[in-house]
Amino acid sequence: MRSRAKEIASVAKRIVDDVNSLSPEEQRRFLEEIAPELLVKESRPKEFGLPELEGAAEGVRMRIAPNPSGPLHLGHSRMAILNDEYVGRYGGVCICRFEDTDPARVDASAYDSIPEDLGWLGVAIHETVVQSDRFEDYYSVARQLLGAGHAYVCTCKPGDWRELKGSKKPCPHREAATSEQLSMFDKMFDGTFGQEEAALVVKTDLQHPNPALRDFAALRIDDTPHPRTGSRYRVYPLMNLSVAVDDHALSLTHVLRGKDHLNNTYRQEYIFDYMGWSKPKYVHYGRVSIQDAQLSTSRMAAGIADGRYSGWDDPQLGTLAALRRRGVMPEAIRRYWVEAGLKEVDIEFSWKTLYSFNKDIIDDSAGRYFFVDDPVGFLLLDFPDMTARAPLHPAHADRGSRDIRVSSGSSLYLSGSDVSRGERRLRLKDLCNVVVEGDALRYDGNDLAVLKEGVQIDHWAPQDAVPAEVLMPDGGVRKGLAEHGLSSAEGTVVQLERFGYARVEQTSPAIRCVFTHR
RNA sequence: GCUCCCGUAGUGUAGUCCGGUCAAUCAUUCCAGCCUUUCGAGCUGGACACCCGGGUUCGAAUCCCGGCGGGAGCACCA
Repeated sequence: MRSRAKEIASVAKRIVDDVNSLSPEEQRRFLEEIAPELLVKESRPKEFGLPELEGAAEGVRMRIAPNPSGPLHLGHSRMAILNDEYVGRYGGVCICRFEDTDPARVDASAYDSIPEDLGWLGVAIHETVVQSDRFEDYYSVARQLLGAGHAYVCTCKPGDWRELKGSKKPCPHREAATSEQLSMFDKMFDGTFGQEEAALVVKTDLQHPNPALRDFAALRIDDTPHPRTGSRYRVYPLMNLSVAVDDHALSLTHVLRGKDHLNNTYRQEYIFDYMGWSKPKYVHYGRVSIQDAQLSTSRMAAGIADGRYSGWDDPQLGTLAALRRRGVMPEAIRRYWVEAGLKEVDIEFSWKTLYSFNKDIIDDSAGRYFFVDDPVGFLLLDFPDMTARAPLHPAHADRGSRDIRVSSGSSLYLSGSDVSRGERRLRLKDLCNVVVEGDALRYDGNDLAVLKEGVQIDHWAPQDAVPAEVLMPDGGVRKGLAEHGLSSAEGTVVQLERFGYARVEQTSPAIRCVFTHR
């Protein structure tokens, strides 16, 4: 219909003109006769969260299809979460399918790290399939396509073949007889051809106006040893063959994928049609651009190799391992992607929004501690012996307090950035008021009314504070002093007051935290 | 060059299919006020959007046409 829009428009205009020549009353009367249901306006219930999936009422079978070339990162988490959300909503099965059909792009450790990452995300995997176990299935379908005249073995140079395609011309092998095709196909396996000397190509329509949809390669020869199958196989499927075969074999009902795969979907549909298979429903969502994050597997690997990054969980990286290490909760990531939905528009990722969601989750359980960055020591003058009773959490008095003893003649530390403000009077949080006298602090009572006069509150660290460092997402390290109590918070996410949230990763021999966000 | 997809506040989203209840939702962000102990916390309030131009209509975010803008694909990667 779309291609005949102009015709339709003129027909429609004629009809509309007819209808518009009637008065509103006549129109209504006429409509009551032919289609009274249209007079009743449907009320549309307001939808929350993800939109419904068409045809999902009976349950769904969906898949997450990672390429095992490295650990999962923030970008990958979107499809994992969305699939999991739908499987959870409608009931059904979520399959993890490793798409390892390019031997050069397989990192064996990813077969373990990806399920770990998915587990941490809270994504339930019911079945696992590895494509490199399934070569014979791909060969079998390829042979059927060949036998039915829907494919050919092409021995052109790839560039030549591409050029012919571009000008809508068949290559010399396209129309060869089926028997010849099948014997050429056998030769792909027996060593007759080297890499790029022969490929199986699926026929579509060489006259297709969309150049991306004219004949596509489906099987190729590659002598790179595969981490799982070694050199047992040298004929590898390209994604459009293996994905189509497996989506059918796994009886998927719905496929969620990025819209960069839109043309691949169309290509795969040719295979479904040729084989007489019924297709899953496809949903294409837009691209996400994630600023300020290193997500390129190859660049991350290079950075790890040259020491710029400490590993896949370096806080500078956008991997799930790094986010986990920093104290970002999987629930925050889930909420983010659910709110982003799966529209076809391209979107820009917002760290601020993710951090805000994460804060909602961690704030209630995060114990409060003093951490003084870039510490500057001050002598205490005229201090009575006193004990700061700083609440572990201001909203939960029942969790108790950090009791820190301070006495005259001892010293304490303020953060360099606070000192540089040059205030004369300060309130030490949860302790008392002071007057700054050079490199000393003189006790100035404990009346909270000074806050009304605009006196600032600073956090501090006592004389017996312990060294601590915080690894920052920009690769920096903030060194400072923390109150003793932080040593007992290992493994938890805390709020370093006025500094930000951080995960306490290690407390011995020294305290090391990884910064979460402000 | 060819093909396809998509344009609602800074960001994400609801509404678009089926025109009116939309001077447009919610979240985040930003700003202000409140709060006698942190906060970037909480509460209250505020700011900011229908890409542009025509058309149809009593009425257009919504339908039509034309622009403009953004993205993707045209791999023997996925």
